[in-house]
Amino acid sequence: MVMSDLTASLVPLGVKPAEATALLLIAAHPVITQSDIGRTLGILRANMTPMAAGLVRRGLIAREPVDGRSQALRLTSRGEVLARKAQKIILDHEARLFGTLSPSARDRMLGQLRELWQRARTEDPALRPLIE
Amino acid sequence: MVMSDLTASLVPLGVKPAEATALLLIAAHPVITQSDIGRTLGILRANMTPMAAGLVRRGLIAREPVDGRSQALRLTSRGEVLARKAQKIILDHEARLFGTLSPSARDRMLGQLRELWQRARTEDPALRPLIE
DNA sequence: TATTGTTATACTCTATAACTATA
DNA sequence: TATAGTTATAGAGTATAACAATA
Repeated sequence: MVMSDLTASLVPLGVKPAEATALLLIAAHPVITQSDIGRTLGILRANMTPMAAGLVRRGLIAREPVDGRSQALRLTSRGEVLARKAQKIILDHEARLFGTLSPSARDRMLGQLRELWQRARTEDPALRPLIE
Repeated sequence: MVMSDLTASLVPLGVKPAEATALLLIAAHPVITQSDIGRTLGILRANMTPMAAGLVRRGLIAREPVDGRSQALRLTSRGEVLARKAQKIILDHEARLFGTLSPSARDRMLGQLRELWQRARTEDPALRPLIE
């Protein structure tokens, strides 16, 4: 979707947009599980398993037990460095996407997209990764 | 994407969004090939083959030879009826999507989306089905 | 040489069902 | 009973490569 260009921008970091977003979520929350991330991003639990395993395998995150069945995902130092780079790339991508709009027009549009998002999150969860 | 709700709305007609859009393109152009449609919608030639075959199989379109290697796709009468219904559903969907915006806000937003689209069509062709 | 349409194939994303272990 | 995490599997959608026929 609006992602294919972002996908290319993230290739040098070796992560996909969904993975980058997951890393930002982990960075923003001291305690967050992979099920939490799945719910936030509209990714099924079953599909979070290989994603989280891949991030662990690449040394970007580690697991910390919360209770017997839940594990918090935490950034490693490598993951933290990468998350910062990813955030910059994502912000640049958004700037490029809205670059031709005047600042006030961009703010109006973002406000309208936010309204759209309010409906989308209930009516069409798949829209969320597009806007959030 | 913004499509999953539209997908559901089109179920009664037995077509998917990409198929409905293809039917509208065929309706709008007296002579159009499946490669043309693929280029317009960002669908590869190789993937247009089964789509066109499915529309033929369901009696919605027919092929007319243009030259030795090209065939124009034309709506059958059934296809024409269905295309009209699909267009209404798509317009309703857009109206619902932008329903909470004032008419002037909606016009501004559509204008801005159009700008976005100008960049998207070259930078990110996958955006086109979202906007067009 | 370039293009149309086709086949075969593969990869990614998404989806469902079923299982365990824990709460 | 409900939830976390897992596995296996299936279905779209999308992608590449290769081919024959035609321009």
